[in-house]
Amino acid sequence: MLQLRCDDINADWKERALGLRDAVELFRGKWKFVILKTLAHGPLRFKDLQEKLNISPKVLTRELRELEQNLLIVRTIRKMKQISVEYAVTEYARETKWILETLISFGENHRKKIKAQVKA
Amino acid sequence: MLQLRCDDINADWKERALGLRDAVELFRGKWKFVILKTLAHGPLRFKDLQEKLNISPKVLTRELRELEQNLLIVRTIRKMKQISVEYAVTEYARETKWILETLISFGENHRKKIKAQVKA
DNA sequence: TCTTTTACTTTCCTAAAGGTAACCCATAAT
DNA sequence: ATTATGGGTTACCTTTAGGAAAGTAAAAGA
Repeated sequence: MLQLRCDDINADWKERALGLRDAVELFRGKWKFVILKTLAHGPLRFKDLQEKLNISPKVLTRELRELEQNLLIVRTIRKMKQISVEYAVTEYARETKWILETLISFGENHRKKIKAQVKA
Repeated sequence: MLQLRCDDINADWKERALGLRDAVELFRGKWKFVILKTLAHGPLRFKDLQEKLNISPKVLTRELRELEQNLLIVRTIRKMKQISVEYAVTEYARETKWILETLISFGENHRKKIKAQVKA
């Protein structure tokens, strides 16, 4: 009985460790979170994203492909007068909302803290 | 009045963008989150961390220094019979708790989702 | 005195991340 | 016909991240 619960706890944190590892890998790099955050306000076209983020087209393409493969964004070709390609977060991506929110609020606070530290 | 509110909203998201940028930079790489998570269960010595994470000593040293400089962990030299160096999360690091939790739960779920997708 | 242990440091190397610049193709405007 | 725009791709380069292996220094144990 005691042994069983130990195993359960162990299995649990192993799963959690794997989850963390995968999440870290998925969001690794300079851009993934920033792109998700930017698209959270509404879909954008390739060019708009590129200009808003100041990211090179090569890197942007790669990041968008990876996010798409992980079901976090969708790419839709819209045949307007001029063809345009729109990127939008998926419903599934809303599950990253709290990651983004907690990261942002930590980051905002941390900036102040570090600045204060430098002054002191 | 309308202009004022617009400016406020703008300033707000600029701050948020800076926060996100800083947070991303701080936690960038393979190890920061994993180390914080591992130390969250209690302090560990250098060797223990190294073996638990399977990380090279060089990289571990670097990551620990960076976390220390950002006030997220403390390094204490304990003069036991044999000298030992202990690393522990700070009180401040508890503010990263929700980042870790949301990352982990997303990651755990995402693993299942992606596996399901591969099967389908 | 010799060996172990801990906590690193140093050197060397590979691979991933990211940037710049130039180019390509389709459509649209002039 | 020419130019501009959008959505990329390609080639090239630098920087950063990370790992392997060996070495170092201080203390403890045999």
